[in-house]
Amino acid sequence: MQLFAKEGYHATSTNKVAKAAGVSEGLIFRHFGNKDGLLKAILEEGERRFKSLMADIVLETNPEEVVRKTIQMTSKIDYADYDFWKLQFKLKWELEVSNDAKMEPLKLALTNAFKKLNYQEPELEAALLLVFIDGLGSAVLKGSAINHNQMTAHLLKKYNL
Amino acid sequence: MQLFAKEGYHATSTNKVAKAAGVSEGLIFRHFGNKDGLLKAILEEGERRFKSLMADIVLETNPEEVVRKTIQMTSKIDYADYDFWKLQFKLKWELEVSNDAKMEPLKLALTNAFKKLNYQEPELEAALLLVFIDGLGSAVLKGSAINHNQMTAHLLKKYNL
DNA sequence: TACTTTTGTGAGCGATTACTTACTTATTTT
DNA sequence: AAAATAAGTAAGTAATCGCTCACAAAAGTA
Repeated sequence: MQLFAKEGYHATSTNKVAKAAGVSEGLIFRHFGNKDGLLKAILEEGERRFKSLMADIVLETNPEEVVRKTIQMTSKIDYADYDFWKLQFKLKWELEVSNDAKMEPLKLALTNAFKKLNYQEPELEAALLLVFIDGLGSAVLKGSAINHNQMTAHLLKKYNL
Repeated sequence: MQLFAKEGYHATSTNKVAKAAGVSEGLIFRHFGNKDGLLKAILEEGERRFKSLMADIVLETNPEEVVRKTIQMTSKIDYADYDFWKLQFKLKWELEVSNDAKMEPLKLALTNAFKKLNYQEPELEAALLLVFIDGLGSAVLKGSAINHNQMTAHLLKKYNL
C-alpha cells in the first residue's frame, strides 16, 4: 500500500512489494492471484474505511450535524493513514475508477439535510459541498500549503455552524 | 499526450507512443533525450496554457470580475482539450508535482479582489475558492455526473455575482 | 554539385516486468 | 503419528521495458 501510494501502481513492481514485505515474490501470486488482485484487496479495504467514515454522517438525524460532520470529514483522517488515502485518490486517477456511486449515500444525506434547513436548492448545495470536500482532501493529501483547520472553520461559518 | 492521459505515464511505453505517432521508437529519444524529456515537453505546454488561462484573470482590475472569472475558469476549457487537462491532473498525482507555486499569482489576485470587496478574511477566502475550483476541475475531467453550468451559476450567486 | 547537418530508421542491447513451476516447510485434520 | 492442506520459496519463464547505435534518407548550405 505504501509503495502503491508513493510510486503509483504501475511504477511499483511485485519484486519491490515482496522485498518491502519481507516475503518471496511468488507468495504474492499465491495469495492474490495476480498484481491486480493485490490492488483490489487494498481498494476493498479503502471502500470499507470510507463507508465507515460515511456511516457516522449518514446515520445522523440532526441536519446541522450532517453538514458539520461532512465539512469536518477530512479533519477526521489520521496523519498515519495519509498514505492509505493518498493511494485511493491517486488510483482514482490512474485507473479511472468512478467515485460517484460510492458518494451517493452521503450526497443523499446532505441533500436531505439542506432540505430540512430550507435551502432553496438542496441537491445542488449538496453536490457543491461534496466537490469542495473532494478538493480539500486532495489538497491536504498532496501536501498543499493550506491551513486545514482554518479552512474548515471558515467553511463552517459560511454554513452558520 | 493522449496515451499518457488515458493510461498514465508509467503504463504507456515508448513503443506505444511511437506506433501511435507513426514514427520509429528511436526518434523519440533523438528528439526528447529520454521518456522523461517527452513528458517534460508535454508538461511545459500545460504550464503555458495554464498561464494563459490565468493571465486573463490576473490582469483584471475589477475585483468582482476577478472572482467571477475564477469561478468560470473551468467552463472555459474546451471539450477537445479534456485529454490534455486530464493529463495535467493525473500527473500531478502520479509524479507528485506540487501545484502551489503555479497557483500563486491567481491566489494573490483573488486575495486582493476579496480585500477590495471588504471580505473579513480575504486570503482564506481566496484559498477556499481555489480549493473548490480544483475540486470542480477534477470532477469535470473525471467525468463525474455533476451539472457543471448549474454549479458555477450557484457559486456565482453565493458570491453575489 | 559536393559537403554538412538534421531527421529518421530498425535491429538489438541489458535490465526489468508480471507471472509460473517444482519444490520445501508449517500447520491442521483425522 | 500419519495424511492432507496451507504457506512459503528460489529459480526460472517469455515478454516487454527504456534506450543505444550504426546507418540511411532528407534537407540545408557552399
